[in-house]
Order: sequence, then structure tokens, then C-alpha cells
Amino acid sequence: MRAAPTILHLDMDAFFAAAEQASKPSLRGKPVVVGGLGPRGVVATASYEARRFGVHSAMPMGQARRLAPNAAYLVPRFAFYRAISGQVMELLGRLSPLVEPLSLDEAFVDLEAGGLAEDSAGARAVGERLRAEILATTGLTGSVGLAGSKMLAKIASEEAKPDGLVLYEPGTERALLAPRSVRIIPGVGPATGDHLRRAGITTVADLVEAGEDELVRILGRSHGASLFRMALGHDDRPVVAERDAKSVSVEDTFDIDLHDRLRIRLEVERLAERCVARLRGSGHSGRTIVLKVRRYDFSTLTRSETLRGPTDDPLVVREAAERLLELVDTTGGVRLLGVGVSGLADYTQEDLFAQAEAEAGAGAGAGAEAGAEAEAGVGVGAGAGVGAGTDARAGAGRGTVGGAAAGPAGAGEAVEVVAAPGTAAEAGGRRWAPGHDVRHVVLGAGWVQGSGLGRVTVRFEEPGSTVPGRVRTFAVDDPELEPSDPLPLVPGGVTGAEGAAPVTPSAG
DNA sequence: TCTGGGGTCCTAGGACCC
DNA sequence: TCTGGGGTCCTAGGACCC
Repeated sequence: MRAAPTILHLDMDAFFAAAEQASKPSLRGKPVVVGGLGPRGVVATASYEARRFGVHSAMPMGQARRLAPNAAYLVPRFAFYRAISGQVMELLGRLSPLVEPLSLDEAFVDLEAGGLAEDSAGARAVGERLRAEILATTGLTGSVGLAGSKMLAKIASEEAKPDGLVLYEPGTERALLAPRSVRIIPGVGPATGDHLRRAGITTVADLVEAGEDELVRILGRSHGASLFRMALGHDDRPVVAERDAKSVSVEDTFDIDLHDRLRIRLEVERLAERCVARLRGSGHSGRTIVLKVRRYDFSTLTRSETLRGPTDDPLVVREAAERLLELVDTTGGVRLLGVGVSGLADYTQEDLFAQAEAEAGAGAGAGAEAGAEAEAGVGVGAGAGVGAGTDARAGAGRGTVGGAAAGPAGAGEAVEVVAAPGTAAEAGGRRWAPGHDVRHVVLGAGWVQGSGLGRVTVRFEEPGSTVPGRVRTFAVDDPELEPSDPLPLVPGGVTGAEGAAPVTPSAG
């Protein structure tokens, strides 16, 4: 707790959806929902217009579609968001050496460590200037919270949304928190909230009144004690710039439950290879291999195995994952599979056994190849989102996944799509995901509004425009149409193409 | 059309060791 | 000799966050 509100929390407003609206003029002011478009997709971000219909993050996509049938539904473009995030983080880095990113769209900044603000007026000025810079640089709005602690700064930014700034003067914490729901305190989720409610505790004031001993009795030592401190407004957690990764994992939910044991095994092998590719990409090796299985009834279990030393060998991880799979009963069907590695070592290091094996020759080439292949898979998966990655593999074959209309409400042109199985393959391997960028030889830059039945509908417009562009429909294999990289949101801005995998549209 | 994907931290029991 | 106490590692599960 400090005497001046020099901890800043930045939260970009409806980040993914806002980025899409900024790059697609026809979607501005319209409900936009970004998330997995497959049968088991969920909402990642809803624009404020969509939230008015009751759509929110983590909501099943089917429910979102019922609530807001005329919204534009888009697959996330992570490479694009990452590029924008990089710009924002760069601006934060100018304020202080202590910047703690929490996700692509959120971070804490310690202004005291930056020496830029020593009192409320100074902090407010820095916060407002930051918001202006973010808007000028990215074309997007962010909300800023300022307070004497992380907890209060985060609550302040939430209060500031959208497009605002809220500063809480140190000393006002307790009064401010007292009437609020316990759920406002970070770490109190649905389960803890229920638990407390059954004990008659619903507000922060109730927490204080209950006392530390009672909270410890209800929630356990660690959770109870920290919750009590938070309720009093005490929070001394420092802003930490660099935190080492503790684990790396990949997982896939399948459009249709998997039953065939051989198929399940094959998917585990693929996941293991993708996981290792990511592990290596981050310059790590790890000791503990974790297999995750979600069954048909949503019950989830994990099985893990700790090796004698860290490894980044695809073969070693794959075989461990296969052994773990042998321990799991999959009758009834499998909805999700995941493979992770934890117990990370800082660097790709001396797994002497693996090294000796590799040098001995056998399997070395195969392992390396598998890794490279998995790497390519990661790029596509990240850009395409959940359903996309799993559609073909899960053999859904029903086609609804491959095509989805992304047209805005009342636009009229929104194509109702029923994709035929195999559409993507007929397009010469190109897949047209709603929201992805394309370029037409004659008509220029545009984005996929929908696809199916061998056709793809494109709206031709660019971020700089203020009016919606025109819509045209093509055959999916039209040689004049090709996937392209995102355009900058502001003149001279980044495009998301830098260092990112090519944005290859794939069905969502 | 009911529930993603990538993480972090905590708890608790058992093994094992001193 | 029905019997201690602590520490660490491993495994499994669960809550929570964005």
C-alpha cells in the first residue's frame, strides 16, 4: 500500500472485438462476437453492442447466437492482436521499467519505479496521456485504473470502462470496497462466492465483520488469510516485470467425441508434438509430462509422469504421453485431449539420454521433422481458433463449421451458409474463415464475410475508410482471390504480419 | 448447439528420508 | 516395544484468471 496512486492498471476495451471493428468499417457500431465458431465454441470477446444483447465472454457460442442472431461472428486473429498488444506494451514500457503484462490486453505498471508520477495529479496526467497515445498509435481505446495497490487499480480500471480513467485515492480503499460484492475481490470466483454466501457473507463488509479466523475456517489458511487482508484494502503485491513460465500445454476440443482408441492415440501423439514445438520455441525443456482428458460427460482428469531429467525431445514426450493414455479409460467418448509439460528448465539442456540417443542416429531425424511439422500446425491453430483446428480432424463432416456468416445485422448480404463437406479441400487447401483478410487482384483488400457451398463472400474495405465497403461473392477456388495479411489500423501502424505466421484463413 | 485454450496457485495424501 | 516429527517430492484435482 503506498501513499500515492502510482500503480496503474490498463485494460483495453473489448479488445478482440474492438480490433475487428477498427479494421472493418462495416462492423463499427454493430454487435461483433469473436470466438470459436465450431459447434463447441465459446465467446472470447463481445463488442459493447453485442453485450447489450446479453452476450459475454466464455458464453457458449450457440447461446450467443440465440441472443444476438444478427451479430457478426468472427474467428480470432491472434497474430493481429499480438501485434497491437506489442505496440501497447511498448508504450507502457516508456512509463516505467516495471510493467507486468497479464494478457494481451491487460497490464500493471509501477509509475513510482518509473519516476514519472509522485502524486495523484501526476498519476492522473500520466494515465490520460497514455490513453491518448494508445488511441493515436493503435486506433483503440483502453481504460486506466490508478490506485495505491494492484487490487484497487484493477477495480478502478473496471469501473472506468469503457474508454475512461478512474483514480482511487489511497486511504479510501476500505470505504470503497465495503458495500461491494465479495466477487469484486480477485481470487473470489463462483465457487468461493457460493461458499461464502452459504455462510451468510455476500459483501466485502461482511468479510471484514466475519474476521480472519472465521474466513480461515471456511476457506483454509492461505485463501482465508489473504482474503481478509484484501477485504481491508491491504495488498502489498509488487508489480513484477518478468515471470518465468512454469508450464507449456496444448489441448484440443473435438467437434464430435472421439471413441476410436487408435484415433485417440493419434491425437495424443499430435498434441505431444505440438507441445514440444512450443516448448522448444520458448527455449525450455521440462521434466513432467501431463496428459489431460475430458470425457463425454465433461468430467476431466489428468495423469502425469515425472522424468529423471528435463527433456525437449519430441519422442520422449510423445512416448510418455502414450504411456499416460494407457492409464485412462476412454469408453463413452472423449471430448478433449491435452498434453502439457511442467517442471521447466530455463534452457534446452542436457537430457543426456536423449542426446546420446540422437547421436546414435536412430530416430533423430524423425524427431526433428515431427517437431517442425507441429510448429506449422501451431501457427494455423492459433490463427484459426478452436473449431477450425479440430473440424477436419474430428471428421465432423457436417459442414456447418466450415461456413458461417459474419455479416452485420441488417446488412442484407449476410449469406446463410451451409457448407458442404469437403469444401475446404476443393479450394485447393485454402480455407476461408470469417473475418480473415484477403486480396483480390482487381478489387483490392477485403475480408471474408462468409463461405460455403463452394462460394466465399468478401467485403472490400480498409481500416482507413469511414463507410462500409461493397460485398462480392466468388468461387472458393477463384484464382484472383488470395489470403493476405491484416492492414494497419492507423497509417504507418503495424499489421500483424511481422514475425507472425502467415494468416492463412482456415474454416472456423 | 452446453460449456475454449492457455495459464497460475493451492490443497492433500502418500512415499520416502532423516 | 502401536508409534514422532519434519521436510521434500510426486500425483491428482480444483478454483481462478483472461
